[in-house]
Amino acid sequence: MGISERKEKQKQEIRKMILDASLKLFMEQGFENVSIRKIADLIEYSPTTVYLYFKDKNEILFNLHELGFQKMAEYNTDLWTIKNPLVRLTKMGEYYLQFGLENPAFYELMFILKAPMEALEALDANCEWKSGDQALGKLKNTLQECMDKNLIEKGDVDAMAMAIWSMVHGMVALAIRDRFDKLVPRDQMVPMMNKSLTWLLNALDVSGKKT
Amino acid sequence: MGISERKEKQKQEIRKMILDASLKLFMEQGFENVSIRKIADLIEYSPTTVYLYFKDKNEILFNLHELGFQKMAEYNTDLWTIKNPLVRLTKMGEYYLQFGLENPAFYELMFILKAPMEALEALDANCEWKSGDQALGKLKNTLQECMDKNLIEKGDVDAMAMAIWSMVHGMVALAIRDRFDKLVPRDQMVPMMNKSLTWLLNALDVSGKKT
DNA sequence: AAATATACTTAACACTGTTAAGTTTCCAAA
DNA sequence: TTTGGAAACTTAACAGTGTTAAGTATATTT
Repeated sequence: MGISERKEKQKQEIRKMILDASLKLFMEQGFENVSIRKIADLIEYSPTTVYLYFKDKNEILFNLHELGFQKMAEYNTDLWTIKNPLVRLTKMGEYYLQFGLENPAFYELMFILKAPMEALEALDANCEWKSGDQALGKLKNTLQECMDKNLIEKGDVDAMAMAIWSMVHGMVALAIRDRFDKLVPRDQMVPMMNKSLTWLLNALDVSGKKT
Repeated sequence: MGISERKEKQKQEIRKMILDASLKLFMEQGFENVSIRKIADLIEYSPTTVYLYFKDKNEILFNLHELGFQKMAEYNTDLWTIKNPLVRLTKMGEYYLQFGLENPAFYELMFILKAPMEALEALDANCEWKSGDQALGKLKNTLQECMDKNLIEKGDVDAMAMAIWSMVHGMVALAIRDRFDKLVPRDQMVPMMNKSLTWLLNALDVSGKKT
């Protein structure tokens, strides 16, 4: 069965070509300029061929969204060398903001656009959002560690994780959708965002307070 | 000059017709299904006529976005009867979440989509985002009041406002873009969000703590 | 009544995602 | 080796999008 094996390999190669082309367009011209026809042009196939390898455009965007999570992980490589969980929490937030602002196109795909989630629903019946779930898990673990070491007040980890994630997401989302432009000058935005983050985490920190 | 006055009035009437039709489509079928042709069909004019009253689609969306802020204000009518600024702050957050979840289409227009901000940039050279600025101003005032009455620790009001707005925005945005679906059951989402909000505001509250 | 300004429409351009139907290519069995 | 059929790929089209140039009525002014 060496022959059907090679065929399968070739199929995967074209699949990769499509994704590579999509990624190229995506990086160069942003998400809104990735069209099936442009992808097809780039790999020199007809537009309909793309549909032999992907159900629809959403499925392609879902794959790019996964690449985004990989890229995000690169920002966090040195995170787990930090022993103090509260310091780590701060860095997690800072890296999140940095990733979002430096890769707005990826960020949109990962956390703003509906398309990848629609693909997920169509793809998977049980509908696990593995990437997002995993990332949130790390936040929860760090929070739990903070609580265990009495660095922050004890409470519902899920609610806390939701609050913190929402805050950093909110900042990135409002920033890249131009809602801060009219309120904060561009060059003061990142420092401001970090200040907000520090303020929140300071309010949580009970290690230096006499309760 | 009674004649040109009447003409002006008629012009404004058709402008209103377009906006009414847009709003109707928008409410019934969501933002993504508002197209120039559908608007034109509804008011029984040709699509190009719409362009005699609005520069482009973004300008129409910008007007709907303004209507969104009006609707949001309706949620906050009883807000200023609350004397305790910290309690008011909590209610502000709760109303914000409620508005966002009950009016996702408006919310997208106001805080997620790029289109209205692009219209703003094209419309106005100085580019003030009046609606957003005003809403944020109320948050800042309440925060300042909290600080003045020693209910929360003193600090940079701008950074604090940014943090809180970002958090509630983050929650609404992640919720309506289906990022919470896989992590929190739909029926537990609102309570969870309120819990997160309360947790944050509790962490801020220093009135009951011995510093 | 003729000239002009206003209001509106037709037709088109250049796109979009997607699909039905047709063609070419390639591999396996007769 | 020829034939049958599956697999890979393309052409053409559908139905839609925002937007604009050019043309046509309508109404006002000269």
